[in-house]
Amino acid sequence: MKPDTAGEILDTMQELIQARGFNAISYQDIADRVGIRKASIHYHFPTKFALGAAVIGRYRARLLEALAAAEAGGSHRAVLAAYLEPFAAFVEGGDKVCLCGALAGEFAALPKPMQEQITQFFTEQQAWLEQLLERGRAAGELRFAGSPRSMARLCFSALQGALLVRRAQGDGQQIRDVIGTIRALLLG
Amino acid sequence: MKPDTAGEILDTMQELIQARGFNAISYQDIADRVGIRKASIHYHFPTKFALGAAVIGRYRARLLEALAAAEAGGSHRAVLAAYLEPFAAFVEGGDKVCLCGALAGEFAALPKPMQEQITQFFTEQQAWLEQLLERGRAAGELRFAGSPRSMARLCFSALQGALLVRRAQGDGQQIRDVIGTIRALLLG
DNA sequence: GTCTATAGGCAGATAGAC
DNA sequence: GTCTATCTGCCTATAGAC
Repeated sequence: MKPDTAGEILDTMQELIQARGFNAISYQDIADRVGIRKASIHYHFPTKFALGAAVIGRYRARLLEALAAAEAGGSHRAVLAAYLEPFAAFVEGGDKVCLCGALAGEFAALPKPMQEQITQFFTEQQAWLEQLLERGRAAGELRFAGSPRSMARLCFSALQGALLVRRAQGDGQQIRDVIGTIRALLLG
Repeated sequence: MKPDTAGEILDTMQELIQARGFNAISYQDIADRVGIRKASIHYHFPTKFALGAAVIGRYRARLLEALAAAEAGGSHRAVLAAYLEPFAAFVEGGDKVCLCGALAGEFAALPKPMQEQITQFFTEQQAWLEQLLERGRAAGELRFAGSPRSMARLCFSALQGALLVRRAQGDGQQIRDVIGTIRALLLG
């Protein structure tokens, strides 16, 4: 019934990072939730840092897949809507933030392999959004001032920040307002 | 020459939180930098959580003062410029993020007194910005679509997010782009 | 106010039985 | 693959001398 202990460990670690950050998590916390002993975790992931890097790697891959799926949506406006929709889902999904948003706050306390994965995540996410904005404007579907890069940076930063602020305030309207304003900004 | 050990402890703790987050810091780290023994810290702050709460309290007070000072600037456009200017200074100031931005990533791992201070910080900062936008628009100096509240949330979230993303990317252009885009957005 | 010394607990990690 | 047992080290915090 649970042949995938490694997957459960990854799931648990990811949830805990998104709630508490990396450094507040112990192997004991994970073991308790998965229902194994903490020594068993080392069989699947030799160190805590290796586990952390694995979580980020899976997160990156999943979100790149999600972007690819969104691109199949059709018009650039539809792709934008598909991109923004998951952020709205955060409103109901408890008080989590983006995995890499949480880790960026602890950046200097993380080892280089984890730092590089986080950097890569931000880079590829913003590059994708920049391309969407560029093509959407060229196609006449999106309208905004300034360069696609600057606007992508604004939108991505705002979404990341909104997740953080929302959690501290417990107010889902923060995210909804930011998404709504971004939508209005780009659809002109 | 250093009559204010408590102040030095607060300074050091704040710097370390902004670099690493709260949970990656030990009393040993602080003691080494201040040049005292770690037991001495307990004389000034009984627990690590009390020290954390004190740091946030001072940060809140200082930034509220900064907002008040910015308001003396004159026109609403000048006040906006004075508000945005410190964020640009982050570009040169190493790789720090907002104190509360870092702490928000660890929110669930923090005790209630610290959580409440963080919540208050975000609330008062966004309320101030909302009022500036509202008055600036009423005075005909600022132009933007949507409600002042939604736009304040967008701008504040974007600034917080930009600090996070910038650190992970080591690219100061992230902040400059976001500030520039916000300025263009509000000065219409 | 700062120190030395230490308590008491938990961290991540390893060895080896099953 | 998961377990028990254990290691070593660091953590926050306290007690009491100076």
